[in-house]
Amino acid sequence: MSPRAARHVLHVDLDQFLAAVEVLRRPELAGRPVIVGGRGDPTERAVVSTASYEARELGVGSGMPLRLAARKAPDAVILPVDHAAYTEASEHVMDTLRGLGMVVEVLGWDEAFVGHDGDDPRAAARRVQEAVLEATGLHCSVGIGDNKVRAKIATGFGKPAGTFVLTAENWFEVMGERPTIELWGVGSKVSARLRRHGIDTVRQLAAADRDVLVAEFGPRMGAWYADLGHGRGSAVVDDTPWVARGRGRETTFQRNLVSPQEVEAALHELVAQVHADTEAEGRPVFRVALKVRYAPFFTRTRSRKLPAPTRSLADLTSAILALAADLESGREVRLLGVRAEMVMPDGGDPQERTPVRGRI
DNA sequence: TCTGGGGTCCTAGGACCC
DNA sequence: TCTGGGGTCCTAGGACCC
Repeated sequence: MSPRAARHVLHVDLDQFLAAVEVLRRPELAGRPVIVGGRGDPTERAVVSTASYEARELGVGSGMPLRLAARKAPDAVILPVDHAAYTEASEHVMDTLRGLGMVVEVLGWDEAFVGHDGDDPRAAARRVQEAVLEATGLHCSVGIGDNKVRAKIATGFGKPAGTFVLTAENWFEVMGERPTIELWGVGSKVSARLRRHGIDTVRQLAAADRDVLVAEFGPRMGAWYADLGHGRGSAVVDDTPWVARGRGRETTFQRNLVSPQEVEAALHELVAQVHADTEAEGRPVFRVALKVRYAPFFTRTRSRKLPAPTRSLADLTSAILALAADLESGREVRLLGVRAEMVMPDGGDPQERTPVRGRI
């Protein structure tokens, strides 16, 4: 099918996805606070991936250290992240959506855009919810929009298990007085920079001088934010299978690493893991990146283009070790990651890409 | 409380070439 | 003597998303 503009865009978002999958296979957990994160051990350094609504009522949220979550919800069931199970459930959901004859653009494990060209998008959204529930036992919320930006933002108003319509017609009524950080693609840094220009709300962003935004954020991001204030964006739903542009591995040590020998051994291990992943992809690596997190909490990155694309573990390892040697020594390594970037796949005009495309 | 792990894309500035 | 201007490539780092 490939990319095509849709009359309506539905944004389908599974509710408390990881926790919901766990409850499905352990029905006795229904109604209890359930927390999924790390290896399921709250004494380890790890964070919450998903909390069930019952756990959220106790103040537990994603990104929170597991240790703290366990204190807030002492009776919660804490489970390890089970990638294979969520991947399988996700594929079942996406196949169900495709089975409805709709164009599906997968955004992550628990999210997708769906194109709809009929007259009744609300009915289509209900069909999606019923089909997903019947096939998988999972509930989802559906945002309905006249483009992807509005559909995505609409979903937040439909949770849990509901629907919401956000179009050019009600954009300012719904979003006008809200802070810019509620826009998809505006985070804490950008909202703070906007505030320095006297822009606090979505309506003010829409009224802002485009040239000022371009001067502040550059030609692409400036123009993107200007459009975002109006809720403008693409309505093209693209079901082209996703191809990773890079592969990386990152790990958190339960105990800080202090000696160069420990760091080197850890790098060997991570590079071997990334190498296995890139071998599975069958594409050579053309640049490597190294991210090192130091105590207390700052990150250094180094990247280098390789002399030639390679699939050799020895080449990758020596490249990473060279980057590591380039970083200052004598610091405690708190978290450590290796990122191996791979050759860009053919096609995909950068001008056509939506700037914000975080994927899992 | 003490901050995961997986990604994507954009920008600035320096190097280098003509 | 003084120092063009445009283009491309590369690296580092920032920001965001799920």
